[in-house]
Amino acid sequence: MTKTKSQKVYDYIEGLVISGEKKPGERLPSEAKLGEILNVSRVSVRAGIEKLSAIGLVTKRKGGGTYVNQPKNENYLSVFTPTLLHNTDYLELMEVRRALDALSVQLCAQHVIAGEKKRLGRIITRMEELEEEDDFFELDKKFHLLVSKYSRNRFLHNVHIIIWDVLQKTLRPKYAIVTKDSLAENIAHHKRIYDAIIHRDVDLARIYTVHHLEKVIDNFKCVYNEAYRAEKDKAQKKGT
Amino acid sequence: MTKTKSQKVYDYIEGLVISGEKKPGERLPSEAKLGEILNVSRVSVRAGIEKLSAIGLVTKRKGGGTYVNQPKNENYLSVFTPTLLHNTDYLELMEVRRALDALSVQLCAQHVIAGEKKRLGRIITRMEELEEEDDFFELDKKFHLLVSKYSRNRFLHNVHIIIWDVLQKTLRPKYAIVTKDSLAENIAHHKRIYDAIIHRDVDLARIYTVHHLEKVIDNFKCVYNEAYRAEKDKAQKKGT
DNA sequence: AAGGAACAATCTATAATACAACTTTTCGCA
DNA sequence: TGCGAAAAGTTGTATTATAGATTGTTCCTT
Repeated sequence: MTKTKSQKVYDYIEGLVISGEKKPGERLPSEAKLGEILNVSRVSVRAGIEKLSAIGLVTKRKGGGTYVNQPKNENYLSVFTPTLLHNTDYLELMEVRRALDALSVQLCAQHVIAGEKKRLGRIITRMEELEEEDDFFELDKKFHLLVSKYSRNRFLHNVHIIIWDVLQKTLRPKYAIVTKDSLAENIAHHKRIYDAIIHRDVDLARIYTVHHLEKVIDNFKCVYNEAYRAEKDKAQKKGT
Repeated sequence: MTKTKSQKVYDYIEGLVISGEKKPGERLPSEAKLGEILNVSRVSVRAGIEKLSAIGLVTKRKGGGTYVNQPKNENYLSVFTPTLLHNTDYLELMEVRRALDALSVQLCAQHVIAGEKKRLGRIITRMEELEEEDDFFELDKKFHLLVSKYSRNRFLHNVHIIIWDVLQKTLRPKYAIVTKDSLAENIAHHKRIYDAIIHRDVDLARIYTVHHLEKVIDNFKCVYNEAYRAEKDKAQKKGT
């Protein structure tokens, strides 16, 4: 038997959710009943449910039952522990970002409505009136996540949330250094991306975004050149 | 007591890893010993470890013990799959795929080496000699995941793994219907993408890939047109 | 002495049972 | 009808037992 019984339980419940048979907020059968259904002991049922609970698909209430979770990002972002983020390569991440931001800004420019334009505008204003170390990272993050949200593509937005979460936990300490000399230029980039979105100029928005990210990547390469090479060599050697 | 015993176990082990007391690759104390240390039963120990295993911090080996995982992306990114399952629309997913496959095929064409070309070639051959329902989905998946792997961008590859996991779990049953009439064309697409990769023609590989995915999307829209519209309307209304 | 095969110890996987703690439902009483 | 207490249902934990897998050791063969 290649599949453990707890995995059988895991797959079964996951299947219930995927198929829509059990929707967010609904209660699952009790552990005893699941055991009968799948012909396994309660121990195995609990093991499977424990996993699903760990990744945030279900919530257990002592004495109350087990419920399918609402699909909220907070539910699963919590599983990120700092220890798990060592191995992420910044340049690989940014390469993916370049592709995905290009897409999201296009979709955003197509679908954005008046209220959303305003909200983006407020962020740009705050960027331009930035005081001292007024947490440019937060504004940067907020701007790009809003753009991806306004793309109306939920999957795209979720991936962006993951990316920024990883960025926040890996890059944050170094962020000030990376953006130090190019902050003004960086803000100007956001400004013209914003303008292109406002005017629904899809192509221009994409071009400016790709250019923006390439500048950020270049800048990072300059600052972290030696450190990066050393890291990359090590990873390369390890991978073979 | 607000904290369950299994949570106590969870926190204890997480603490061991974060503090560096237990490093990646090392074995944890056995379940029985952990029970003694924390003064809880083995059931509670197992529940806690089960969770840690679900989020990819540790790996259990039956008969062998429990080990701290290497901190790799693929270990924890899979956590997102269930959540992405919830509110993911096929067309949204494919929109993202179009962007990411374009990137991965470019990188693949740049970096691919002889042995990898061969492996891709074997898949193409199997596609062309396809017998009956010889699981085209598996070949399709394998081809694209290899391309993303050969892109040498681990993060990109990980996101692709998630995407295909979601596709497998949501689209698989309908896959035969979607590809029925266009199977030959679909295979031809893969063939010419493969040829472009072989000749390291980065631009052509990208163009063919984007074209391929747009065809797939179009085809899906035709087949599932009515069903899709209904779903979309419902989601729209729900979202407001 | 080196290599390998059998054996013992260790450990996780699963099961069955029991009880505690908590929640939800039901039902009787005012 | 409304309220509260009992009852039923459900998860959390503990105990005990067995099966199955891995690891480590011993001892035999060459």
